[in-house]
Amino acid sequence: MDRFLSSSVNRIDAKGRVSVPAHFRSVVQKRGYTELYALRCLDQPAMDVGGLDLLDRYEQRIAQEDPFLQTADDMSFFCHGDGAFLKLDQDGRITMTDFIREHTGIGQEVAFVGRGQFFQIWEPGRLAEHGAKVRERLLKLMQAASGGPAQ
Amino acid sequence: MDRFLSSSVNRIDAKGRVSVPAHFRSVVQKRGYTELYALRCLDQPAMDVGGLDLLDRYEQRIAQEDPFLQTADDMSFFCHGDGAFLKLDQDGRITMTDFIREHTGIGQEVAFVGRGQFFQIWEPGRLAEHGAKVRERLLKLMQAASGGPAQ
DNA sequence: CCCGTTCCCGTTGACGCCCATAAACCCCCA
DNA sequence: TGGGGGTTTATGGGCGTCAACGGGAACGGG
Repeated sequence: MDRFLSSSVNRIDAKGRVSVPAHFRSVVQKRGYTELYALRCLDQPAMDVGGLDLLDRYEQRIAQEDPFLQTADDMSFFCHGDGAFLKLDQDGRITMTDFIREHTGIGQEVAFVGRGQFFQIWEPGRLAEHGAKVRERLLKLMQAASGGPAQ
Repeated sequence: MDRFLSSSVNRIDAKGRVSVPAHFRSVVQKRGYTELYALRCLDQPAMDVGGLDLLDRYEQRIAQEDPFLQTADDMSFFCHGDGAFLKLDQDGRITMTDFIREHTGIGQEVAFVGRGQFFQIWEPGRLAEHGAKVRERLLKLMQAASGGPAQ
């Protein structure tokens, strides 16, 4: 399996470290990532984490823009400047910096959420909240499409 | 890694010196920059810092303009005259001159922001302000493109 | 001679490396 | 099917290294 799947919550220790779930670590290794890059999500209090290929998609998009327009500058600012490297230590842990805590609201615990090609980092409470909203939206979509709740 | 990525804030000492983040220094070395060149951003209270190839980007921009128009002359004045060399001392520090402080509003602390091919220098407060605006603009862009937030 | 700059050294705190422990998990076997 | 026992994982902590930082001293130009 080479995709990031499932989710789990781990505790942060006194030094600010937290273990990346073993399953995610094996995916990281299988994909040959030598370092992890974390990006602040635009519309969620979460970080997107993956290899540097996370940037490829954005950089291709930026290349399509006129490099001297504001949009291109904004995009570059977002994907190059609003990110951080996450170094895995020898025990497979990463440290939660203020940069991450500020955006996510993470305090003592971290929720890791698989997203296929990458994974996310959340404050567990906010993740639950977000999950409820997502389910609600999907439910409404289904009801609108079929004229009633599926069963 | 040969791109300027991520961001961090460092303090300025009593002599006006500030450490360039170690990661940025290694990129500078890897790219073979013998000296750093800093330009005043046109539309932001920030400095663009990089090798002399930073000028290529602006000269390319100037080439797009009609050389008989004032715009081209203005741009040339800006990129050839409104810049400064930044000397790295033996400990990897640069000096914050009044030239930089004037344009950026930098006081006691400096935020270094990776931008891929170059990096920027900001006053931390203004950076946060700018970042918020950028995220807002990009969000609107996303919503306009897809009719709703992604995912 | 003064002032600003550069070099060099010491301090401090953050981070990476290592080891220890405890809990969870898996597999084999009775 | 219900244990053992070994293995892996999560987590805590000691310790060394290095980056960031502060300050003294040497250097050089005006």
